[in-house]
Amino acid sequence: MAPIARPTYAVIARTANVSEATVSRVLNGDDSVHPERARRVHEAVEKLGYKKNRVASALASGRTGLIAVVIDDDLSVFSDPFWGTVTSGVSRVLMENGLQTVLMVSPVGSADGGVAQYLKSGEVDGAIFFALHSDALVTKLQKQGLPLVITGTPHSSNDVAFVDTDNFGGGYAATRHLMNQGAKKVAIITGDIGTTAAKQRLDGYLQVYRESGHVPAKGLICEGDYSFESGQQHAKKLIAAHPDVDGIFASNDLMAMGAMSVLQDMGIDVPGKVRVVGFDDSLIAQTARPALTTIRQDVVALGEAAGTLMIAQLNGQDVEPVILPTDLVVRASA
Amino acid sequence: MAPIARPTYAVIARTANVSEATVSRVLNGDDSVHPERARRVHEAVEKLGYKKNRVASALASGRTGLIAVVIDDDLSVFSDPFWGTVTSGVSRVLMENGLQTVLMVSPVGSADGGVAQYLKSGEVDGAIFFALHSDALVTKLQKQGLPLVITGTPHSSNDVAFVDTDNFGGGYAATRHLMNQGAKKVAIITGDIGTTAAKQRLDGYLQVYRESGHVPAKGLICEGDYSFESGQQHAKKLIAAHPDVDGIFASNDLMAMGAMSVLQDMGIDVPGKVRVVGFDDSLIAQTARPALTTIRQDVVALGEAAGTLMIAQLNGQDVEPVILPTDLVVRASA
DNA sequence: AAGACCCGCGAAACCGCTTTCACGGGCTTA
DNA sequence: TAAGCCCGTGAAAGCGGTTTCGCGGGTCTT
Repeated sequence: MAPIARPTYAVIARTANVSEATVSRVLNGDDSVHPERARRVHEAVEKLGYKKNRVASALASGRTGLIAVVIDDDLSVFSDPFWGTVTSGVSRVLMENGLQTVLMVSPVGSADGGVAQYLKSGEVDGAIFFALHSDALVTKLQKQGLPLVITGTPHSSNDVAFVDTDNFGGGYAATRHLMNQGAKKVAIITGDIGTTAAKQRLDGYLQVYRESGHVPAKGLICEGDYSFESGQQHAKKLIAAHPDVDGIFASNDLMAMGAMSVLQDMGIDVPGKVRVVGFDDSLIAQTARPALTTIRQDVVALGEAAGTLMIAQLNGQDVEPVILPTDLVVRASA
Repeated sequence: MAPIARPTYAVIARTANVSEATVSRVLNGDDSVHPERARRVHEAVEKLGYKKNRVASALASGRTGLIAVVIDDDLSVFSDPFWGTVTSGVSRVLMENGLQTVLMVSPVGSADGGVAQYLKSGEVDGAIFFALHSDALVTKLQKQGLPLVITGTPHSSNDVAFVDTDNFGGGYAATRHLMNQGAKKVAIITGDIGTTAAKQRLDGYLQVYRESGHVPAKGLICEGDYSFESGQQHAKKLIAAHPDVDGIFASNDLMAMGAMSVLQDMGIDVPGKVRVVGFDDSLIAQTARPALTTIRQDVVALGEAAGTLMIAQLNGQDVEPVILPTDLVVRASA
């Protein structure tokens, strides 16, 4: 059981021949300590291999050094590699700043479930939300002054700090690419329209149409839900209703794969007859046949941005939302 | 900044008209308190909406209520959906037991890097290791008495608690299936042979051969590294060296996909000419064309088992390793 | 030269819970 | 009935930092 006995301030103070208060000052970067005394403290710390006890520090200061990463896991969202990757980015940045990541994979639900209680009770210094479906909790926590960062654009425009991919730009680029390749009649299979990301990607798609002076024909806009099956199902409907569709932009790779599988089963050549573009540049995009043209987002950077925004807030700085650029990755499918 | 003022033991004690010591006893399940007094305490707690301050509790008791999940992130391992999924399982079980998950995605490396320091300094009550490449740190921590669980079979047979999938059984089932389907000459593309999982899957493969009375021909055993490219590369070599190969068992889906892509490019029919089986039942297995026959492991269960093992250790129970069964998922590729 | 300030520093209170210790009373034992 | 126990309980001492407060001495006014 023995977490090896570690020196305390008492020992450091004695060794450096100063008071514990001074040790605390030095170790917390209070610059009002005489350099010579500070040096002595640092020496003692070095010599004794001292490491601050976070728990004691937390109790006294009220700062726990813990940041919660909350993943609203109504379905097993976390199995989506996306979130894992974002989290690793967050974690890295936080660790570099001496903070730890507390992971909470849980149906967040109401504004006062278990997770809510935990966050409200001051046991973390801040919280980063993923895949948020309701703003109620966020609003509540924000009122309490808990530093918050949201990954993904929130619905309501509280002035919560958030980070997101440029979904609009991505949707625009995907659609524009299809058109540039010669597609005339481009359909979109959106993601769950309850997510802002799906809406923004759709907006990008619409923008291209707007610029082209046309409007997408009835039925070209299909409301999917990010699932493989949804891609299949909408592709079938599309081909039935619009046999002359020659471009499909799916709001994620998985749906793009679903669509492609249907097209191929029907003997429709991709990209010869219909071009397909996905979104995410996930593993399946790379391994697909034909390899999927898609929109890449820098997921790790997203996490890092979230972490950075959190740090900034903890330092009392004002923060602006961060929108990260996307890249069009051209492969065989379009 | 204001984590709303919460009641303390002092208040509870006053309200219930008992001492703080008694409050502590009641709240920690010490049964030596008179039922009537205990009731009063519970009432007060209820009425005041009291929630224990974990930090203070941790300082006084030495138990932080935090379990570290350490992911050795030499490459961005965490972007593998596998780990995210395991983690969600762990997290769920821990939360149900009032513990929090501290995520550390970091190159673990030596036995005394930052992570090591953190773990050694008693700031967590236990640690769960993922994707472990060296046992040095584990051994060290174990000596210090830190409860440990390893996900995946460790190399050295310290008696550390671990959970793993039945890799041997999975490898066996995959190979056996190929044979049952009529394959005569079955190759294997192993994973990074530095991992025990890869070795065990290989052992399963070998076992089938052993039972069949044959030995795999020279060159049928290819040492891959779990990457798509590695699957491609080995498939090429295989076909060149053994044009009559009619079965390939790849140690993960990604390599299986790589292999399939090469076969298809060469005009070799899958499964007509060569049957292919993967491992993991990841998303790409489902979306592949032909859909990939593979070995499914219950990844969430793996995480839950790890969490459960940790809880057991914290309760001072002796624990045995847990090996979870696999399922053969038959799809189109074999 | 005396009063007003400022600065660096230590003593001590404090954060909120846990745990040891000792006390008083009811019971058993001789 | 006296001595010995056991039990439920509260007082108080931590746990290891942080932070307030005030002191002594040097510097700056007037």
